Amino acid sequence: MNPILPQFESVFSIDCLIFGFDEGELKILLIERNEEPFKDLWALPGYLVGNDEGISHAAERILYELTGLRDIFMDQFYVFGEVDRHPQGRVVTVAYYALIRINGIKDLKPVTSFAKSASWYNINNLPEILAFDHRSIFDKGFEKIKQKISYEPIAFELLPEKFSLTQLQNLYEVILNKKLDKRNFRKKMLNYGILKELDEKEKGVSYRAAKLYRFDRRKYAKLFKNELTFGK
Amino acid sequence: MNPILPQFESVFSIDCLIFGFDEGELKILLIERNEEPFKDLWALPGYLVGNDEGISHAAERILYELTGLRDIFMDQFYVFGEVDRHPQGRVVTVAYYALIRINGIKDLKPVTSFAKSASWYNINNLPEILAFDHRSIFDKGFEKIKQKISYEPIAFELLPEKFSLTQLQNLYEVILNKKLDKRNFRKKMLNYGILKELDEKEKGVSYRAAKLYRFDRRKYAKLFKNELTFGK
DNA sequence: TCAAAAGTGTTGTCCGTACACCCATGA
DNA sequence: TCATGGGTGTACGGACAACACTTTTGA
Repeated sequence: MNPILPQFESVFSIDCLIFGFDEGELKILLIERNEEPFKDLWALPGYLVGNDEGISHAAERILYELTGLRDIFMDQFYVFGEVDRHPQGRVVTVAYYALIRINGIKDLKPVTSFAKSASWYNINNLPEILAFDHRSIFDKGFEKIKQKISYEPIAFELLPEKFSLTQLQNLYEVILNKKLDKRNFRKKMLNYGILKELDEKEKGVSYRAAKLYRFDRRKYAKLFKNELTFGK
Repeated sequence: MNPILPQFESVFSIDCLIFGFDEGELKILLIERNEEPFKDLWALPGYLVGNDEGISHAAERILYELTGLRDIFMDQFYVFGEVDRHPQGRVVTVAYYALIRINGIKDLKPVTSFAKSASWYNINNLPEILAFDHRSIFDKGFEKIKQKISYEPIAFELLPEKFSLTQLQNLYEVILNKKLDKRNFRKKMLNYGILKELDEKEKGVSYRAAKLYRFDRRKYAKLFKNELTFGK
């Protein structure tokens, strides 16, 4: 199959950091392993990649099988390739993060044979030990998201289509891990001109209902990405 | 050797974008292939990685063998893993960039059997066709560098230990591909307080000699990385 | 003395920040 | 009517952008 240099054969895999935002909490999706090594421990969803599958395709497939979602914002962020990271042999893994709207998911299907269940964990309350080097993968990926949210409009991938400014601000606060000033936050966001105000309001709340907004991709595309900084 | 799932065996490699700055030009190092596929074409320096070698180690090794340099600023920036990117089989490649001081190199040694020569190319004047998907790798990597130079002090990795402000500004201009205002650039750079003014001046120039500076890593470390933006 | 690049300040504008109160709503 | 979060404006300071002339040096 590989006419090049057969003595250099390695296994590689994809691992996915799947972020979701729900009820003011930022969460990631973990699976509970049903196989050695690290049986019964929680791990990032991932899978070995076959010879005949592109890595981005593999990442999308894993996400789809687990959540039923397609066309999701996702990107690779790092490769973990130390020799001893997998106890059973050399496995290089390409780490991806994905940002999804939790409320768009009907149910989780941990279809891989490796997993007995899947569940959302608040990022501040992860299991103490994760399988393999998945804790380092999480740390590195979360760091990337933190940086990215300051200059790209990725927050909108995590929110429902229609959201209030308070929701948006909460998300920034959770990711950046600091309080932001309400007035300044709103002024800045609205000034960008990338939010479309809707004729709709929150429903079912026992206080003054907030206006809802939608992210306006067309207007955003007109601006140079690098000219904006979010959430400072 | 690999007890996991032998049907999933793949080959992976490292490819390096090695940047250097010399006489006002930003350059990368290419090798001329001496083997099929793509014999006689220019390519990024790279190599297959063995089962028993970590990927970061492999990247450092390749750079050392080619340039004789160690302890170089380098980082991975993307994985190219499409199935058909290598005509002879599935090869996933991890792309690294490295920033080096050209004038610290005695001579290039294209020690790999794949290469018959190595040479520096101005990034605006690369060979029209590069081997494999190396043109895409270059494009992606150069984009990263561009972004990175705006919020991390990577420019100093490309300059000699002692440099003038004009040299520094030229480097920013070449990477960002735009003219910067001399007074504003100097004011901003000096304000950061991360440059140490030396008691030395340029030599051998037929005009007023410029003061030389050194990057002060200690002072830089005291500031939060993310608080600075360079070259805007 | 000429050519070539070094070096130097001021002003206006915009953006970020700090800060506190009234409003609308449902229970 | 109360509790809860929604929604709003102003004033200050710092950073960025625009802009042109004098100085130094070696040839």
